[in-house]
Amino acid sequence: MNTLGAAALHRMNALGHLDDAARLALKIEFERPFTYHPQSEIQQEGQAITGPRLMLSGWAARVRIMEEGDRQIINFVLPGDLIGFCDQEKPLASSSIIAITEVRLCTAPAPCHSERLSEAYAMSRALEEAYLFSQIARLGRFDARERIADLLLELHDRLELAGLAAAGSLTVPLTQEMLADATGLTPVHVNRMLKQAREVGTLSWKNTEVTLLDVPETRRSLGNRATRVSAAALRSDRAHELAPLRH
Amino acid sequence: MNTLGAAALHRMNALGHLDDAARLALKIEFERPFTYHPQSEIQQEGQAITGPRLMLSGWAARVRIMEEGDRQIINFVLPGDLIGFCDQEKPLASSSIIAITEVRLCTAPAPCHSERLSEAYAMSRALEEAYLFSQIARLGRFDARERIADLLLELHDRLELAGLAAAGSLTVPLTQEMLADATGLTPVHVNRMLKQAREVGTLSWKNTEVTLLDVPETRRSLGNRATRVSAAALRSDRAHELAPLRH
DNA sequence: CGCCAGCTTGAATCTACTCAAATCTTGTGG
DNA sequence: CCACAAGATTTGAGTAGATTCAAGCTGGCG
Repeated sequence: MNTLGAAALHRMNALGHLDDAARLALKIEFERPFTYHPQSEIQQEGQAITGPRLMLSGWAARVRIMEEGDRQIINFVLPGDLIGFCDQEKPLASSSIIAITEVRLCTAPAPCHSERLSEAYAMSRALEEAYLFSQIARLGRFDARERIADLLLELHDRLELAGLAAAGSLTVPLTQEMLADATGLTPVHVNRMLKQAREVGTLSWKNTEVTLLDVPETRRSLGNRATRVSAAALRSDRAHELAPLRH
Repeated sequence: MNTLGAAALHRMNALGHLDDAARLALKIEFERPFTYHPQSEIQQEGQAITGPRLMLSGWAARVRIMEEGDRQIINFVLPGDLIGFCDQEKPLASSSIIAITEVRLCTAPAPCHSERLSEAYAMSRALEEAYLFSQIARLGRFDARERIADLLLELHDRLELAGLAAAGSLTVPLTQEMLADATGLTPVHVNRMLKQAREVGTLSWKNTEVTLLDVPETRRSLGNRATRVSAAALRSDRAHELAPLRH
């Protein structure tokens, strides 16, 4: 088993029930990974996009630089995510993507290899859009505590989809400053909120190891307002798998 | 000239330099418009998407309902915008879209009719994504005054692309409460910010007629932080049309 | 005329920010 | 192995921006 591509394979399979043709096409590309070091730019705003690529390992962030020392993290890019997917011939990137940890990615195999792969790509794009909506709702309508809790829940759910998180435990290689850049808060305030969460006993964060100590209760504390996104929720053929979203 | 489809035609042509085949395909669909009344749902979260459609006239808003009386406007849908564009077979909408004014839209002609039309669609999708990024940066890093100014500038630029705004003047059929739902503020605070903008002389807002009294100065007041998006900025073949983005 | 939705204003409160400094961590060179 | 530097986290005190609550105003319309 190719350990490097394991997470990406896990996620794509969860999104599209891959067939052998799709697995083969993916594994061929897994053998030719590219490596990016922390802080390096995987994609630069205004530069041409080379083509669709697949994250194999590591974390990256899509960022908008505002001015000297001021930036907003649009979203995080995790293992199994697609980037640079685009319908145009000569497109320019509308945002920069920066590696947070060491990142490995590969060319995303053309979807024509498999109908199943094509479906997985479509699901991936739909999910990415849904997570952008969630980020907007988070910044617009949640207070500091809620923003952090909701973001950590999203990261947990997304990592779980790639087989990288379970039972509330996940590895989050972010500094408090990066968390602040993502949640629209100041690092100082993020620190206070995390302290409070630790004291209340909802969260444990040692080095990069995060444990959400009571996931159901945390979800509940976000009310029905939780900006949850589920893969099943975006496909009518799996709608029966869903618990009712509201009421 | 079909007046109903004029704005949509203007925008699509601006995005893709339409050829005759594209114009013809569009005009055929313009003849079969659908009408939605204010407050009605054009698309409902969790419901199946029928297929891609093109806004002909009116304003709509993509919303996330949080809980009783609490909602976040994700983005606005304006004449010439595409909605329901999706790669999946049986997709479910991840958000609701609600008509703000009376809305007319039509089926979006299949892009296979024209290479130019296909390009215009791709540009439209790229722009929509870029505006989502802008909304995130706006909510995450701007204060109240800046959020309102930046949003109005975006609306101005987008309407201009559809031939519906010029020289800082635009029609904005929004209540202050809707503006609050979009900017993540309370209606009361939106009111105070608008009052201040009127007093300082940067804005005039009578009924639905808005005039940005000094567009360059307003852009400047947002610093280089302005979350600007230009159509040219997303196509390398038009990059030479751009003023430098920074510095 | 009177209703109702939307707009306007005031006063009190509170969340999150700013500024500043102390502490903890980690990696490095002597 | 320790001293030091650089980065990250933690804490305190004061402030500012936005919210809440409440009341009054305005204009369009049946």
